[in-house]
Amino acid sequence: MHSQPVAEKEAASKAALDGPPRERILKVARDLFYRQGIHAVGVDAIAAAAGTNKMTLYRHFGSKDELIAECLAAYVAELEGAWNEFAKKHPGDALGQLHSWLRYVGEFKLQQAERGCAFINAAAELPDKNHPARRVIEQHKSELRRKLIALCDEAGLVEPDLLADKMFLLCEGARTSIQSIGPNGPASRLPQMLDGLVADHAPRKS
Amino acid sequence: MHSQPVAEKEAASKAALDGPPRERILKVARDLFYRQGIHAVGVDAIAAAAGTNKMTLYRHFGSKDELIAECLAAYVAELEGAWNEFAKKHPGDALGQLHSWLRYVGEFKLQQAERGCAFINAAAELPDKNHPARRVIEQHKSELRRKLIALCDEAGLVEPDLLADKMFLLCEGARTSIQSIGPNGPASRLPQMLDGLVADHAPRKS
DNA sequence: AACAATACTTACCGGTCAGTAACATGTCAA
DNA sequence: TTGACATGTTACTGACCGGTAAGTATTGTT
Repeated sequence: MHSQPVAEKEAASKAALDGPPRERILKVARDLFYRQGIHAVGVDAIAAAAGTNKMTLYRHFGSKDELIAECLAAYVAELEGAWNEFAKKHPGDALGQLHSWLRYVGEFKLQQAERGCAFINAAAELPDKNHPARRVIEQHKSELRRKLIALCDEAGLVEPDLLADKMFLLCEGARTSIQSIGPNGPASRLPQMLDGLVADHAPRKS
Repeated sequence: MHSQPVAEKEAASKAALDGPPRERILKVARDLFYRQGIHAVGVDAIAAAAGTNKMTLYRHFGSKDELIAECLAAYVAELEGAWNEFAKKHPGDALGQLHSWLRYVGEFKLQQAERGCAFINAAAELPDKNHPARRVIEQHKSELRRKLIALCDEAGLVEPDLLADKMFLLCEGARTSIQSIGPNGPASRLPQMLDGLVADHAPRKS
């Protein structure tokens, strides 16, 4: 009868949440894992922050490890959505799609990434090669690399493989350096570097 | 009286260790933290692997957090030793020192870094900005960046700041990508990229 | 109204963790 | 021999963890 005696903080964060418990848990777990680290967040804290309880969490997720993997999979789905938007905005224009992505990671994505890349952090926290999250991480990064190579190739840029790998490493380095040095370190020059890279690999002859 | 009933594995690893307990603890803690992750390793395991016990560990280190910070500081000292060797091998030759370092990270250091960069992993595992290890991490990465910029500048390369930051990000990305994609991913091309970078920024005129 | 599915509550289990206390050794120097 | 000091041993505390048990409340459907 009486309303739940939850703290205001939780009530407020819960107010911004809706949908079935599973979605709420997933959403809040992603946020907590990213901001506080995976090991530092207990399942009780996740359930409480999601406005539910541990039992419901375990009814939807087999274990904490599987929850971790599903959180990363949700990130993957989100990023794939962004890619689809780029493809829709520049149909048949590989260079346009590439620039969209470069702007996306270089300007937008780096701003709100004080804790770096969620996948890299997860890999750092989960050394076990058999952890279910590892599959998601490895596959996501490989797929990203593959997409970049394909796009550089379609765009007719010279040495597309090498160019794509350069972009990949620069972006990875930028996101991790935000966590170690800070956002005003080398990462702040990422957009400039990426633009320079594309210019360097532009087809010269013909 | 009776020799310690340690397992053969520990006895073997202990055989390779000598010196006072403090050194042994530091050495073995660095290895365990790096390979298994910080949260995954307990102080008991560290003490046992070092052929000693928890009490002795706490007599030498105020807490696990301070031990973590000291482990990273030991890494810093080791890397500074490498830098000093480069300077000794190429006195007054900034470009030679730079190439030594590029070869060091590009060929040697990446081979045995399956778990990526110890500093980045530590940062990922320790989100608390006030953790004693954070100071070590931030200072080390900033100092590395500073050294690179100074070296590129002394070597007379064009746009030394931008070049140094490119190198920095590429190296950071390479080490982290080893953990996510693997050593046969983009990281395998790091030496090629670094050499290309230096060539691109070589002084053209005069 | 009756039912089934889902969600919530409370309490617990076994295990591990960081850190401490009290005491037992060994060792080296005076 | 004695004493000082670093180290080793055992046992403990209090907290937290992931995960489970058993029972209750809520909700939607028919």
